[in-house]
This record gives sequence, C-alpha cells and structure tokens, in this order.
Amino acid sequence: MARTTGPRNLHGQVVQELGQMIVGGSLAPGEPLPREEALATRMAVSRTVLREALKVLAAKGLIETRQKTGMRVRETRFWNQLDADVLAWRCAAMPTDDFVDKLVEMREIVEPAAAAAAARRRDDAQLAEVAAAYQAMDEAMDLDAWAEADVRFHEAVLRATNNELLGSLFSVIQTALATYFLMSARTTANFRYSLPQHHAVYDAIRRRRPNAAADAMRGLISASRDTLKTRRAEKP
Amino acid sequence: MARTTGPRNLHGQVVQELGQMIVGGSLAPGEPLPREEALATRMAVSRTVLREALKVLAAKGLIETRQKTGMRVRETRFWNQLDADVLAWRCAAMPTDDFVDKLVEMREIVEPAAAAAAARRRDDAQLAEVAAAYQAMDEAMDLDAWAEADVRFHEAVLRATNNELLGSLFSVIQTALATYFLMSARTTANFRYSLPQHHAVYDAIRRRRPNAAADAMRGLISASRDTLKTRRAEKP
DNA sequence: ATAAATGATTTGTATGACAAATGACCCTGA
DNA sequence: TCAGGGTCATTTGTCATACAAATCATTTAT
Repeated sequence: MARTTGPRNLHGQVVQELGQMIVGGSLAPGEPLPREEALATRMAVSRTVLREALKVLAAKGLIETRQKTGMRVRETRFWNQLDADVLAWRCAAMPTDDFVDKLVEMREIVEPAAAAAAARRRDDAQLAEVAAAYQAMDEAMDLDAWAEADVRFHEAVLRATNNELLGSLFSVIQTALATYFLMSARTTANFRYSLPQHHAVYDAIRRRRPNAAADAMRGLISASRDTLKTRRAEKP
Repeated sequence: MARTTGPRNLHGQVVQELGQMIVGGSLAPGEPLPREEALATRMAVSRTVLREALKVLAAKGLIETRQKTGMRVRETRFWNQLDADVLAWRCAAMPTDDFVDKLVEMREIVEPAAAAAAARRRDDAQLAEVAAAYQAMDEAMDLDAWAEADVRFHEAVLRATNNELLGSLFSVIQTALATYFLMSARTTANFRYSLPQHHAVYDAIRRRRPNAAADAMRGLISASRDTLKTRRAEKP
C-alpha cells in the first residue's frame, strides 16, 4: 500500500532504484559500489540524499559500508528477505515460478497454523469480524469487491490469533503475491467458487476446532494455488 | 550478529535510541516528534545524522514524516514487526512472558514445516551439513559448544528447505529468542538431554519422511519451550 | 625483514542556505 | 454568517561545502 503511488521523495526513488539493481542482480554480491560522490553525480542527486538512501539499504541488509574501503553489496543470506521492499523488488526482478512457489509455500505454512490459533484463542469480537468479512464476500457482486473482502477475511483470521508477528508475516507475503495476481487479473466468471471453503474456515473458528480450521484453510490455499498456476499457464 | 558489538556510527546510535523509545512506548503512536532541529540539538548530533536515522526508522515503518506537519509515530500495525532491530527493541522493552510465547509460537509453526520441507527436498550435500551439525552436538563438551552446534543444526535444516524466506524468518525469530536465553544462561548439567530428539529429526530428513520430520521437530521445540519456562520460573 | 610512521582515499559528521509543500490565518464577497 | 480563495509561516526536503575519522597502501626506520 505504501508503494502503490511510488515514493515522491528523492531519496525514496534512489532507494528503489538501487534496491532494484541489487536485488535484481545488476550489482552482484561482493561487488563494490562506486564512491558516494561518483554515485551521487551519476544519479543526479546530492550526496546528502544518496547517503540517506544508502542508510536505508544498509538497514535492509543489502549493502555494507566501511570507511576507506567503500561500499559492497552483501551476500544474499544477510538480506532482510522479509522486508516488504526487498520482497517487492524480487517480485519485480524475478517473476519466476520458482519464487512464486516459495511465497505460496510460506502461505501454506503460516495460514493453516494461524487458523488453528484463531480457533483456539479468538474472542467474540474477532469472530464477528471474520463473520462480517465472510458476509461481504458472499454479497460481493464483482471481482473487485470480492477480492477486497477476501483480504479482509484473511486479515480478520490473522488478527484473531492475537499474535501480531503472524499478521505481519502474512501481510508481507500476501502483498508480494498480490503483485503476481494483479498482473494476470481478469474477471473470472466463477470467482465465488471458494466461498464454501471460506465458510468452512469461519465455522471451524466459530466452533473452536483448531484442527478443522487448519484443514479448511489448507484446502482454501491449495485451491487458490491451483488457480494461480492455471493463470500462469495461460500467460504465454 | 550485526548488533552484538553495537553500532559505533553516530546515526546507528541515534536509530537505536529513538527506536527503543518508540518500540518501548515512551513515544506513543500518533504522537508528534519534536522538529528535526530541536531533536538534533537535544540529541547532540547534527541534523544530517539525525535525518539519516529518521529515514531508517521510516523504512522500518516506525515513523512517518510530512512537510510542515512534522513527524509522527505510526500505529503499531504498520511497524515491520519482523525486522531484526524492531524485534530486538521489543525484547529489550517488554521482557514479558506474553511476547516470549508469541516468539515460541512462531517457532512452533515454522520449524516443523521447515523440517518437513527439508525431508522432501534436501539434496545429499545439505543432508551432510545436518549430519555434521548433529555430530558436533554429540561431541560438544561444554554448553557453549553445544549451543553453537545447536544453531548450526537448525540452520542446516532451514537451508535444506531451499526456501530462503523460511531461513530468514527463522533466523530473525531465533535471534530474538536468544536474547532471553542469554539472559538466563547458566551451565545446565544435562544440556545434552535433547540429543536423541535431534537425531530423530536428522533421521527423518535422511529417510525423506516429511511427517516424521515435522513430528520430531515438534517434540524438539516443545522440550526447549519447557526448559525456557522453567528458567523463567526460576528467575524471580 | 619486520614494524612503525606517513600519506592518500573514502566514508562519517557538521553547518548553512534555499526549495517545496502544506496547514493556518486572513481577507473578500455573496 | 459563511464559503471560497489567497497569502504567510513553518517544517521537511534538497543541495553544497568543509572538515574529522578511519584505514589501506606505501615508505621508512630499526
């Protein structure tokens, strides 16, 4: 959501440009970057702005700086892979099936567990939010409304776990996956096909059945993964 | 590992100081921060350094800045909860059982799934690394060596999943939990008690049995959680 | 040959100035 | 009285310059 409009600040643009280069592979790990002054002039910004951007990239683990030595791209194992920006840059740079599979695998791990936790610990207000989201899905007339209610549903489930770490993880993964989804978004005639599975998740959470909730969520995700795969197959 | 020595850069210190204040609650969400110049003089740094720190905090989702309006602390749901620094600051600020439970829950979700994935997809070299780490645990004579081999073991399992997102998530969680562990670290006479459970994990991965690997890992974690709880109980 | 001193290069920090954005206020007109 | 627009003041955003600190490479002294 922060990246929808793109950053208007200069240092934001620089962060994005350099970040995409690094994550995209134009700048290989271990490779030294040009001196600050050279980079600044090459990107047509002041050294001040460039440095603010570099500090952000360093905070994301992408680069490291040392006096006299200069700056180097760090190895990928040091990157903050779960940072929203890093993830977005990877999505932009490597729209490979391989990476999508990794994202989907994360969802398959997190969401069933989250549903189970929600079934165990949800309070009535949180259940009501899940119910409201489900109802909104049921009443959705077009794809946009349905998609929006869908996110609301999953977010409501995540909130019901009372573990904001889970919620944060989900939202990051979900945002990354959304970039692929939007790429191939089209009005699908039968977008409501997964409604009963959503109901199963809701019902299990309502009845406080962790295992049932996890199973239902697994079914839900595997279904959505299948549609994702067919869409990807359609693309070429 | 990046935070072991503490940052000796000025902006690093400022990031840490302000970050701890925000995450610790001294600066409530929605609350406006002083003007840059005022903050800079109050912290005895130049505006340049302060701004570099502020950009980093903004990248972590902790604050937002707008011209004329100034800076405000963002609501907690916008924070990068999975950022290593944010997590560390939370650990420092709220050493409550509640938060430890959330971290442990993340491990309980991620690691069994990772073990299963490793059992499915590991290659021989990755299995060898797991085996080597296990052997190092077996040969460990003191607590330090054992602890180091323990991390190596879990990291080897995570690497064997071929999903670096999983690895990144684990390492962040593990680092956060380690702060609590170190706090109450003492030489425990029977630190080797979980060796057979580690062997069970290794064996299941070797035999490519995902379900068995997940189960073994669950046992392993629940055991370590119990010791964590007893240690916490001992503290007061 | 080894170790210490020196120099050069790059990032780190400080300062001052101006541009851009935007909320607040005032001023006008119906 | 209220609506609309325009001006002003304040705060962040950007730029330029100068110097400090660290450290690699070279040189020099023992």
